[in-house]
Amino acid sequence: MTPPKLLDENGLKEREGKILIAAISLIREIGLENITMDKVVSKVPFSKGTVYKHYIGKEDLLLAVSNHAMEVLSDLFRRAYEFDGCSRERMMLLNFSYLIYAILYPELFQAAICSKSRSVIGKASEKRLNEHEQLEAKLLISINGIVEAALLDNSLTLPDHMSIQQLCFANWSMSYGSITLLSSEVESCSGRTDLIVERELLNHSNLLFDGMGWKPLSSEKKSCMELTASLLSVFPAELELIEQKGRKLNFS
Amino acid sequence: MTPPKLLDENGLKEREGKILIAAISLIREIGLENITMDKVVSKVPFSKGTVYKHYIGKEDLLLAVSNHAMEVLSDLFRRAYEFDGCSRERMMLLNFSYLIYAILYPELFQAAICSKSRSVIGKASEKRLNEHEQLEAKLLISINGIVEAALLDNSLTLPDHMSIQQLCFANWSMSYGSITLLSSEVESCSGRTDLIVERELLNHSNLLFDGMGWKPLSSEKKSCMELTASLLSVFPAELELIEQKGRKLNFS
DNA sequence: AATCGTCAGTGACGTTTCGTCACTTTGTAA
DNA sequence: TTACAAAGTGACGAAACGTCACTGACGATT
Repeated sequence: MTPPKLLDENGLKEREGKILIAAISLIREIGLENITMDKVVSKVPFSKGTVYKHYIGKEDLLLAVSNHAMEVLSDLFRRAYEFDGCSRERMMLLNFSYLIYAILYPELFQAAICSKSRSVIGKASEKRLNEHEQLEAKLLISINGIVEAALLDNSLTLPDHMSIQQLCFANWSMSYGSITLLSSEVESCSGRTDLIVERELLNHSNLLFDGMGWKPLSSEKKSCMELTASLLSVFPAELELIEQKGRKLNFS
Repeated sequence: MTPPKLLDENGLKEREGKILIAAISLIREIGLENITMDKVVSKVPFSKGTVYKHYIGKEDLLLAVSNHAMEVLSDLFRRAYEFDGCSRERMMLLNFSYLIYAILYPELFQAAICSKSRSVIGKASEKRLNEHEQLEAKLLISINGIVEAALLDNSLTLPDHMSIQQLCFANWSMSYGSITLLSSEVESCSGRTDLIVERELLNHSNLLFDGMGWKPLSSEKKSCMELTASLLSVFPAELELIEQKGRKLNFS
């Protein structure tokens, strides 16, 4: 009574990945708003039924893209975390790695944003949702690590009635807000032309860090040149790619 | 050669409003993710063709909902702006009015969030997009007003290399990030159970204001009780409604 | 080697939603 | 009363979704 196993785990994973990659490049080509399952299916050497074996629907696939985005991001975060510098500088670097990701992979960033909505979360598979939670935790590891280091060397003291988690979240939501609002502005042609996302992210980070009393305070040290240098040392390839896109980070 | 005018401007506006209201209550009933134009049409005493006369598509209607949301919000902002207190307190109040709106009108808040995506912006009508820009400006009036008052009475000095607009935006994006991330968490059951949106919004605001050097610094003055009081005085009806929803603002 | 059973893969099909347009109704002017 | 233009209607075709009855490939059994 041995059930014949015709499918190996690896092959399945690989195919799932292929579909994912196809979906991502399709988003890049025609935009997230124009994605349909039929188009994804026709981009891939499998049939509709097979695609639906892996992803229970359009939203499930979208969440998978978002999860992939978080994997990419968590790698950037890790590299910021591992940077050899003072803790405040490392956190700044981490925030900028978030920006780098948003600029370099707009299709992933967009998918990640959209995936936060009920319309997607509500229709995704359990499996995908679990993955999502795991990845969220993975992202927090780097952020947490930097804050803990800061507490250890006394460059930072926990503000009254705030936990480490709350502090991490403050930083996260600040970055999220700045980058999300400004990256959507970049595309549209609103009146806010004089807000440059990298400059504002720098400002907001500094304001927040100063508010936390995270030393060295920005009054004690100009961090702009330093940031440029550390970015170059940790993300040389990424900055190169950004320049190839005709974009240059510019804090003036 | 006088073209017979059968439709008066007012009647049109009124009908457009009726469709909008129907759409909003439909979102509240069945959720944004389940909205279809057919359902909206059947909720309304007009035909499909007529609905499409007013809104060129689903996304256009959604942006209209978002615009309506901004009108509601701008009224709350105005009331915070008009509060008789110190500037920092007023800005805090404004941030909390944003939260009140998110809690009280989740369907509007959700629509507003979704409307930021390309999928919606890209398919909306020119008219609606213009409206949107106008309303954005209207929101900024209150924020700007508070900051300018703070600069005038010297409770705030512009940080190096930051304009009024940048300062306003810092506050806006911080609030946006905190509320958006946490309100989406409220629905889902992620691990972050010990983040309470009102408490974090208070924390983040205080950190940011302190970072700006906006007096009185939170070290000089505990603002929690005061905030409760001013909220009650400016938004009594809204707080009442929130309690009726079984929710109570709680900063501990 | 022949037969059987199981399961992955397929794509045609029924369903839902969208947005349009040919036609009807309504109201004003001649 | 007639003529005519604007406003309103809803049936319809297109597009997208997701399913399911079928196919065929492969291992097990005889």
